[in-house]
Amino acid sequence: MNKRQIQKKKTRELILQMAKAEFVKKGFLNTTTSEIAEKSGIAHGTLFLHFKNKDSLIVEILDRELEEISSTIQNLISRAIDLEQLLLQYLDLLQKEEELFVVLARELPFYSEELRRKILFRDSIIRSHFHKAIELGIKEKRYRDVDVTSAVMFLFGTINYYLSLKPIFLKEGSVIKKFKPSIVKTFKQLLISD
Amino acid sequence: MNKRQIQKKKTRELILQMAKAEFVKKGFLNTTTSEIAEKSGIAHGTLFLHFKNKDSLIVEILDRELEEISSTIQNLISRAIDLEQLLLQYLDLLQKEEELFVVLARELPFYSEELRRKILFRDSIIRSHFHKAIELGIKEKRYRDVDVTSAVMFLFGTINYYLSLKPIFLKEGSVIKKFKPSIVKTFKQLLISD
DNA sequence: TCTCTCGATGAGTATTCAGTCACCGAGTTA
DNA sequence: TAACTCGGTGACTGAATACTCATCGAGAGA
Repeated sequence: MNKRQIQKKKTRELILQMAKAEFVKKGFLNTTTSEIAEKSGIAHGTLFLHFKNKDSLIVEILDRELEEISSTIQNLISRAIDLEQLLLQYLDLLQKEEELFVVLARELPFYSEELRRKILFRDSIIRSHFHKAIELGIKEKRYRDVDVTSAVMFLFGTINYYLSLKPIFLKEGSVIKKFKPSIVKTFKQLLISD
Repeated sequence: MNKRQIQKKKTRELILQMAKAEFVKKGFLNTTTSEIAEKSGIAHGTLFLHFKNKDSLIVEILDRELEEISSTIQNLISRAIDLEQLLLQYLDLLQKEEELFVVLARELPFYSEELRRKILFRDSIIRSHFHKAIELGIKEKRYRDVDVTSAVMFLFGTINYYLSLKPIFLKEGSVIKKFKPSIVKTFKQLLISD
């Protein structure tokens, strides 16, 4: 890589970093592309050399977070570690990106059909990893033979539920930390035999 | 009133009616003033003869709903009917406007500072009526001597809580109907003596 | 019936923003 | 060093949408 290529990559990374910071702080809809460019110390037009449009910015940011979550889960599945550990590790990953997900959850109804579809598709990928993990556990007789879809829906329903409550009830501290024990308990009751 | 004045009033009422229908259906932010004019069968500019701007439209719609709620509560206070009946009647009134309030609750963070202030100010008026009702009850020894502010905050906190859950958990049926019994029970425990 | 009033009209204005493009100049290559 | 490449620039465009104003014409009043 020569100087030019290094600079290009550096600029791209800087844009992603600044964009994410602004999205978390002010939301996706209330952040303009000009602001992101300004914060990144580049011209407005430069942003569109690196990203097709504003939507592809948030999609790439989301892809990076989900990539990390996905690879960790797949790692755990291949090592056949038990479900509780899988769940705890997933919650740890989620906690790191909690603020971004809260923004997405709040603004989702106002996004374009296209962007909403993309975000929900990426959400479903994570769910499918959980499906696989649970199916594997059932095959190996580690958990009860439950309706896998219901189990996954329960877990994600619970997470969405707590995220939605945050602005009203939880002024400080982490949402994830608050619900960890109860989710783990209910999830275990639902899935793990003995 | 001559023909002109009658027509003017009729047009104004029609705009308010159509605007509210659109706001409930598509949200305040996703409804354009052109659409409201079209649905009302008037020219775009005519809308601004009747209302200073788009914000004043939603403010007037809200004022009318709150006017009805306020007068009913004040009526009940003056007749010194017991608190449970007051609460039930309030919930009935609220239920009629539930859809509008759900829209406002969801979109509120995206409104202008100015509009948000106006809406929250109107909300506080309703709360003050409850304050009065509860203080009267305490003065007349009908309820226990509780912290009035806490009691009102509890009631409105509970309502906001259920409203926020609706999009996630309650696919059908009324939110208000769902939480009526538990709110009434807890509220009575908190306030009513014996 | 004639004149005037005023509610209605809709093309036009202002503003906000995402996205474009002709041009520049630093870095690369020969 | 000269020619070329390509990432960066920022004024500009286009679209969406709230809001305005010169003008019209139906109805009121003489």
